Amino acid sequence: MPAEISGLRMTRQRWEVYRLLMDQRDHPTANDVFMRIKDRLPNISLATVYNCLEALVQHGVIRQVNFERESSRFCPNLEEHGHFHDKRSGAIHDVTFKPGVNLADVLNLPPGTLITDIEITLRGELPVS
Amino acid sequence: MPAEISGLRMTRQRWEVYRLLMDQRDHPTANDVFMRIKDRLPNISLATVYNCLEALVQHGVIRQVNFERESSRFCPNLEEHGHFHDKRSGAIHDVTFKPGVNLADVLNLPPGTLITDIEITLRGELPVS
DNA sequence: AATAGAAATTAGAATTATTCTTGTCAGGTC
DNA sequence: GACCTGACAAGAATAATTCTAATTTCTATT
Repeated sequence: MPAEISGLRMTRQRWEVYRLLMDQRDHPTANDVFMRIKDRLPNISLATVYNCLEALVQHGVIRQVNFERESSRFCPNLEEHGHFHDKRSGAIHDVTFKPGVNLADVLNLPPGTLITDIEITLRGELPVS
Repeated sequence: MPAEISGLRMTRQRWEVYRLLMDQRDHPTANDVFMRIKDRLPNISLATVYNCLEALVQHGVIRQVNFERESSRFCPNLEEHGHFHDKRSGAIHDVTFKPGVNLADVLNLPPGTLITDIEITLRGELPVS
């Protein structure tokens, strides 16, 4: 376990939460993380899972993703990307931009607007493979 | 008051909620609507405001907009558009696409993907005018 | 216009995700 | 080893929303 990640001091709990997210990149909720992590940390509390996730988000190590008003989900992909929610399977997939695309260029915004964060969510159905 | 809008039977409550949204296009929350509408309907309940908003959303008359996990906000603008959240003022502004832009075209999606809904949220600061 | 059935409204209870509080514990420093 | 700071655990508290049950309003029919 590294001493810190992105300036965030690592603890056992933070490390395990982080590893879990990196290993299972399926956008789990805090409660999903809580249930999955019990193998390794049987005594962790849900509040601690929330605290760890918040600390990781705050330090830019993971991202928090919201769909409608559902539980927040967490995502270790730091590349600029959106999320596609497949109605058929319920799964969430990362969606990247085609090369050379800058979202700010395709929107009507007053000149000088400072964009700090962009969030794109799509809903629909992936083709049956 | 029309008998119905988009197939939704109008009632006094639904009509007043709808009018309020059309008149004050500042993306109010359900509670904002509840407080503002009391002038006209002093006996309306918050549950009814939620019911009316849900009915209007369901019938495609208004849109429900979510920012992070804040209270849902409601928007009578049915054009395809995103939302810009100005950190300075806290206000939310509609953002349209430049002409000819089709968001699906700039994203990497498997061919045959069916998109039913797109949501774009930006956060940042508008230039000081 | 009276009436029956359906739908909408109300008030308040219930739910759920998340945050807060308080006491305890661990790690690093003097 | 005492001390200080931050982290953790457990459960209470919060806030937005949904649900429930009772009442009222509509609508269609007679």
